[in-house]
Amino acid sequence: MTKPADPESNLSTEEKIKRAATEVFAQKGFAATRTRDIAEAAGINLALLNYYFRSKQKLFDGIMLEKLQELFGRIAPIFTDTSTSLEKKIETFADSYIETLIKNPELPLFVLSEIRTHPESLTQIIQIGELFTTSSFAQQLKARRPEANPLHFIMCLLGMTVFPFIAKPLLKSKAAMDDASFNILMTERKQLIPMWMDSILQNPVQS
Amino acid sequence: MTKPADPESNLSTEEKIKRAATEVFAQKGFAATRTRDIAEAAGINLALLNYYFRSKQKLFDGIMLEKLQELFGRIAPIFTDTSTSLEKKIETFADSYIETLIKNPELPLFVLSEIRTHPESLTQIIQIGELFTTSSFAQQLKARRPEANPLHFIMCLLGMTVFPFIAKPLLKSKAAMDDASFNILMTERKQLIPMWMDSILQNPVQS
DNA sequence: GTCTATACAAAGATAGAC
DNA sequence: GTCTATCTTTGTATAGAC
Repeated sequence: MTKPADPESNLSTEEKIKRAATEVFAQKGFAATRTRDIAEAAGINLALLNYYFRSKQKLFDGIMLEKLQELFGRIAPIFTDTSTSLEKKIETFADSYIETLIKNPELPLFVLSEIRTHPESLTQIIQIGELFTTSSFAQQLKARRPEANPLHFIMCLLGMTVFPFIAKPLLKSKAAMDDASFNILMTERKQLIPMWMDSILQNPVQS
Repeated sequence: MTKPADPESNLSTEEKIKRAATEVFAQKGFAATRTRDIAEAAGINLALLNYYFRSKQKLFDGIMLEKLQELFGRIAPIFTDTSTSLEKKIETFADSYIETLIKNPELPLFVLSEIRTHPESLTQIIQIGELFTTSSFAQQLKARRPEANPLHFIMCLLGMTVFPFIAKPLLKSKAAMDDASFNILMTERKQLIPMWMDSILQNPVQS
């Protein structure tokens, strides 16, 4: 009685706005979303949105920060862990990251799109650069294949893992792919990508 | 005298508007660009923009179609060519596509971003689905590795090739990467990607 | 074809009552 | 805290002179 069943109604107004905004922003991008739409989706008045968050920009910034953390927060601990092998890192990454992306398939394209048009969104966020250049993962790659820039292999791993999710709108509309079969394919990749990375990282036969 | 040296001044007004629009749209996306900005960038009056193109939307549609053709028109002939081997296709693709992307690095993220928020942009364009499922390339992949969905390998190839360009804003801002060294890396990948794809496509040792 | 001036609509933000 | 009503700005599009 005091706690109604409807989970939405329990949320604070601030939280309701934030959730509605997250959804609308993800769907239309920052520029195309109207604060009025957010207010409507949240079931509240437009004025209230400006009461809680000072402006559309401030509301967006908060959400963007959360998304960035969802997207990169998961990579960092895996890549910097000095106690795991190269192979183990790749395996853990593929498994856990694909799992995350299946649950949030629109995340990468949303974040990258907004970074493109507002590079300052990145100012907030952490040391991503380190992951690419000085992390334990980068060092192990350099040790394994000293002749090549470790970035090459990182781009392979990320590309093979993330790209399908970025291209998903294309697949859905042009290859008649539905969510279920897409997810099956992605799940298969949890095993496939580590195998493929192994092949790639194999030192070529001495010639 | 009759042909001034400045290449810009030679262009028709229509063409000047189109070029300016291409640039501004690519930078800010459809929703965030103002027709006034385009007019200013083109060095003409706002009214003139509406004289040549009936609306912002129509102007955008024309540009988007061009971009889609730039992006996919190059893949189609390579993937559908029945006279070339699997290896040759991969080699040709990597070489020619990376070349294109170095000249238009913002192309993939721009197109994919706009597709995300306006899936109807794709309605115009050709049979991309075929490339993924029934093209000569897909058939050759299926013949080589019958146990796996050919899409897996296509996603690998596209991911390894295109993803770095999509992630470029990130690399520039977070890995302190400038255009010159980025392009060097990409050029290296023209040779590396075919090698890697060969490794991936190698049938695993019988176990 | 090109301009100036302006109409018209939409969107972000605020004032003030309750 | 929440609403209604309104201000201000910005953006698309058009009218009409040259």
